[in-house]
Amino acid sequence: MLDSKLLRTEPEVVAANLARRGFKLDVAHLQALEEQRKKWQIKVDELRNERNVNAKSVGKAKAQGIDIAPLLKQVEDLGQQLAAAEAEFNAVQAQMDQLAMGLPNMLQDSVPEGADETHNVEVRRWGTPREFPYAPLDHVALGEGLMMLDFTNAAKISGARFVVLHKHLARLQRALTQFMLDLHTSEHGYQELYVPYLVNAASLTGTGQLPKFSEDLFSLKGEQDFFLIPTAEVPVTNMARDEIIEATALPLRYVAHTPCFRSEAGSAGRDTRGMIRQHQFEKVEIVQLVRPQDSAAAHEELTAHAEAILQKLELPYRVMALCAGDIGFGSSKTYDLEVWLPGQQKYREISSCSNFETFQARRMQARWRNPETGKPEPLHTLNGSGVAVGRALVAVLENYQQPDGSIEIPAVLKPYMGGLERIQKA
RNA sequence: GGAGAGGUGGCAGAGCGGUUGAAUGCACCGGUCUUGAAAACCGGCAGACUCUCACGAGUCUCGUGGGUUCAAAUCCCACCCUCUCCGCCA
Repeated sequence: MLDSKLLRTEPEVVAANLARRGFKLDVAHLQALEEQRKKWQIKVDELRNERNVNAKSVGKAKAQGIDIAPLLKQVEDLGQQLAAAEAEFNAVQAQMDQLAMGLPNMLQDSVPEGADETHNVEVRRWGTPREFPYAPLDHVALGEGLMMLDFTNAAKISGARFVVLHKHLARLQRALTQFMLDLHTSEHGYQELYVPYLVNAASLTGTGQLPKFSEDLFSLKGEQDFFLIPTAEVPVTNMARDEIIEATALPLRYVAHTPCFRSEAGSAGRDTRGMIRQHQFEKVEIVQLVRPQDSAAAHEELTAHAEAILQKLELPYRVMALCAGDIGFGSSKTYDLEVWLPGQQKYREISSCSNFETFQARRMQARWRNPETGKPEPLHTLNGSGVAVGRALVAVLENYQQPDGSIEIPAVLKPYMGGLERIQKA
């Protein structure tokens, strides 16, 4: 949610910024609505004031034993007037709210211009893709060759876009998860959390998935209003919802491993092969809650924390600054990490690191007490994948493949694999 | 699943339907005192919104949503959540 004051006082500035995303803000409509809202709010306030003043005088009169019948007669139709005015006000306010909740975040100046992903800018590159004297296999061929990557049973059990991992591959995924959590907690200063995987609508509204992107979510058909989390960002960031955090407690750094559930509505036909795009996948997420003045630096730092995972796994990657047209709804600036996949001969997204500034904080009333003003003010939230575990598994398979179809275990994972050196067909 | 208790400000905790947006304590901020600190004392201290250049004024919020009433933290209904006991269970 944007700062409502800014939206009201400088709608053109907001509109110009959002236009960079290709989002058209109808300033005239906004101002017309605002005018109506103000008009009715004043009317409602006046009527309520009249009612309150009257009720008080009734109380006084009664206390003094004066006949209150004439006073009551005076305000006979006040209730109706008030109800009518409130109905008008509520209708306009609802429209305003809907509009406000549908506005994406404003972009930082440093975000590159561009309409789509082809305009994303490469910021840096790490590692050198390995040279293969033969055509490297993709993770599907490798995993199925090992008899450890099983889409057949997954399809039977659930359907498309699910996977069953067997034996060493299942363990490799667990090893990756453990490694990531350990690195973030022991070297990057994050506090590990275990969180619910089912969340309520308020939490999803807080982080920005609702109301606009409900079709991307799985919701439960029970009596309770639950959704499956699309990312740990939702439960973790919402820890701060409706909280006022003391300045001395910031920054807060959280890391959590969760499965993530996405309906992938609208992505039919994309990445149908393999486990790049699944309905259910594992992810380690890092989240920071910081003072506004610290968020830009925290964003760089958080991105570096995600990069450290890939570096220690010795997986070549590049860092992309997403352009205005490709950046997510709630983000003010995003870096994507793209890992090299020899099977595709492409860099593919494995982490997305975003600074939401006050966008999520306003939606969820997550505040810090600014010592300079003494007032609660919205804090800044950031998050990044640190990193997507399923895709990391894919990257390890493809980058560490051997000519005989076996997979060498990355050095940092060996302790988590019980000393296993390589994965080969049993 | 059964029975009961309860949700009030940053925290704890009062609150006969009518000067209660809310006593009191703690925490916090400012001041007096002190070489400094502590203690003591004095003062301030919820949030959001609207009008106003400003001073200031008004509205809303006591879990959420409805209802009763001239008037609701207080009465009624529904829902959500927390706690205790019993049962069941990974």
